[in-house]
Amino acid sequence: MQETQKSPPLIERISVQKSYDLLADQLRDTILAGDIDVGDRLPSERELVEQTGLSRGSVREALRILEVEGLIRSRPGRYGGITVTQPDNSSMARMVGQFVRSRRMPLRVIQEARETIEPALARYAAMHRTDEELAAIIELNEALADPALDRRAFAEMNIRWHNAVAEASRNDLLTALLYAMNHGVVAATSEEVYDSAEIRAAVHAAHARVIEAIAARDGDAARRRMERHVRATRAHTTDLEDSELEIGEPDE
Amino acid sequence: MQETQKSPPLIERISVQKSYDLLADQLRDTILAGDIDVGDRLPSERELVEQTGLSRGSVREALRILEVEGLIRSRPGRYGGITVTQPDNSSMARMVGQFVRSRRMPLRVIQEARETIEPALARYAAMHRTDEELAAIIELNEALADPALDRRAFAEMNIRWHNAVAEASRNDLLTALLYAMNHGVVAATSEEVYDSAEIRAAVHAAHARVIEAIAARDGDAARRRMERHVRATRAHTTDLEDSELEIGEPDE
DNA sequence: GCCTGTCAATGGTATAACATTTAAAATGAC
DNA sequence: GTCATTTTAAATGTTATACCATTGACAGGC
Repeated sequence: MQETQKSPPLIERISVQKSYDLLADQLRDTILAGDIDVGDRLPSERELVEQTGLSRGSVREALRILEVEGLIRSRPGRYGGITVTQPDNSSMARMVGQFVRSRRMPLRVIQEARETIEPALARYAAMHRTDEELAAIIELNEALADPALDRRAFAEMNIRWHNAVAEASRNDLLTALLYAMNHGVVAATSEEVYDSAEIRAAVHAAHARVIEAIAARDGDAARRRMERHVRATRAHTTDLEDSELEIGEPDE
Repeated sequence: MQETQKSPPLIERISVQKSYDLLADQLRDTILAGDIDVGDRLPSERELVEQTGLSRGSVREALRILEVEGLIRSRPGRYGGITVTQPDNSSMARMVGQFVRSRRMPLRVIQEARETIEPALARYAAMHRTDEELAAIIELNEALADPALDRRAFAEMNIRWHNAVAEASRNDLLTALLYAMNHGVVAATSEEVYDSAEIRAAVHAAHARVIEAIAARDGDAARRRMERHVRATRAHTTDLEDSELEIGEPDE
């Protein structure tokens, strides 16, 4: 049992880089370095074949990787080709959604994440908002109070209000994460069994209190009030579950 | 200017699904539905060719998609093949990192996200921790106080402490997001120009205060103290920058 | 002016062959 | 018998070639 020291670290682990990985890395670096602007075209597949000496199959596999990562988009046809894009919120949402699904995370986890992120967004919105953004937030909350809205329209308007607050936070990362919580993960809330005049009034009033704090640039108050609001919402959604959670495709 | 009503919505937009996308969707659904356990093997490429009627190239492109998504892994060789995997923290970190890089987000955004997530993790750790987890957290903080540690070792031990707190939170999603902030995004903090006995003592003491709250299962106190701690750290790192931020590969 | 078809470049797909990698299994030295 | 070595089979990795499908500009007919 002596001298059983697993592996003498004489030479390092050699990892054989696959050719399509190498090309993907190279292209990714080029794009992320900013050498190519968003919207610009990359060389065509056949040109890349020439330039790299690889086969078209390998080139295409590399391109597929970058496409999943949200960095490029391929379109057929003359004047089509490969264009550079920016990963958007929905690509982030897809990733988070799969992460959650594949690990069978309980709904509690997503709810906690939402309760973490949303108040922070309100706080930063209070700190960074412009007058225009404040006006937009107020207007959306007023639209929310329209009793003519059906349940679906009310839910959508509600989401738009929350998104507007997120926008005003000037933090695109947290905004994207919130988006991921809402879209990539649960469709449950949109079903929202509860819908009554009382609840709508309560939501509108809660929003109004948050708005007040945002208007006053009082970050701490905005956070506190948003936190209370989001937690209140949970009371409705977490009655049933504790179960695994169902996923809805982003309706997009 | 009459009759310019853009498009009579007579028939819907037709989108041609590419074959590799279809196959990727199908396989993804199968995996996420749990029909195949993690570690199990998928049919080999050639078997998939047979079963689907597609070419091997298309099958491989589909597999490449799932590989980027972290759902499978391909290995060559007999008894190799395609095995089902779970997306891990680092795959999430990669995605977040690219999101941040490609949008040229300022360092402020990441710092804000960290300051949002970390206190929440402390709070949930206080609520959900077991005694074993608490003991581990305490032990790591004591190890941190060893003056024999060089700068690098200290930094690593520090990260391990924060990770231990995250683990105890029982929220794998927020934990993964914190991991993404630390690894996928900035290598800057690891450089940490500041390192003195005073700072180390301050860090140790701040950790101790958080631990106290976690031990007492006082979620609000844990959050508050962790928030103060993380903000204090920022004071050091945000002196220089305001610039775009540099990215470091996760050192694995 | 507005249809309508032609055209050329591009991505999408199929096929066939060869190269490389991997670990089990067979072989051989002692 | 046991250990080291070689063989081998099955899987992914890679290349080459050909053809199909899609798209948007452009020119010509009415």
